[in-house]
Formats: sequence, C-alpha cells, structure tokens
Amino acid sequence: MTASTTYEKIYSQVNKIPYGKVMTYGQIASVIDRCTARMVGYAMARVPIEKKVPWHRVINSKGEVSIRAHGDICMEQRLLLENEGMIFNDSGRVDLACYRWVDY
DNA sequence: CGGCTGACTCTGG
DNA sequence: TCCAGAGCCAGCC
Repeated sequence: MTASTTYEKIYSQVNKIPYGKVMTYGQIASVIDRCTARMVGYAMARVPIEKKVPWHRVINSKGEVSIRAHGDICMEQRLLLENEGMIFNDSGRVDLACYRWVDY
C-alpha cells in the first residue's frame, strides 16, 4: 500500500486500530506528519468503501461520535462500537481512558 | 491559479 | 461542566 497522499496515510493509520479500541482525530493527526485534526475528519467523511477502513473507531477528543449527518450513520457507528464491547454513557460518550489506543 | 469546505482541537470565561 | 471563538491545511471545484 503506497501511502503517498495524506489521505492514504490517514486510512492506513485508521486500519491499524485494533478491535475494541478507538483513536481520536487529533491522535491520528499527531502520528501523521503535516496533518491536522480537520484533515482526518475530512478524510473520514470521504472514506472510500473499498478501503474497508474502520472509520467507526475514529471519534473526537471528547470521546463522542462526531458525525455531523443526523442520519442512520451516527447510530450505525454507535452500534458498531457497542458491538465491539464499548459502553456509551448518558452523555453519549465512551471512556477514552479505557478505549483510546496509542500507536507506537 | 484562487477560493471554499470540513466527521476537529485548544483556550478562556 | 458547558459555550463561543480562532487556528489549521489538503483536496476539490
């Protein structure tokens, strides 16, 4: 996989997130050089299906799903995360202290 | 080639 | 703890 573009790097990084874990936009941006959190969010919004990227494991720094679209997508992400053993509190957030995954 | 866009993050009150 | 404003950069018309 030749991750020459920033998008490719972002998708590659997201692909490294293991089952039951999540990464924040800022974390991914920090791992990738010359990449900002907005870039990650923009990349996630245009995730190519063929990449099979676990986009649902990418959340914001508050530990909450940040999908702007109020359609079934946001609920789908939540269901996918719950299916991986993650718990959402009354505020619709997860415990980043437990679920955040750090790439070395 | 120039401007608009966006699933964010940080800081202060 | 919650709200508002500013910064940031690649990709796509």
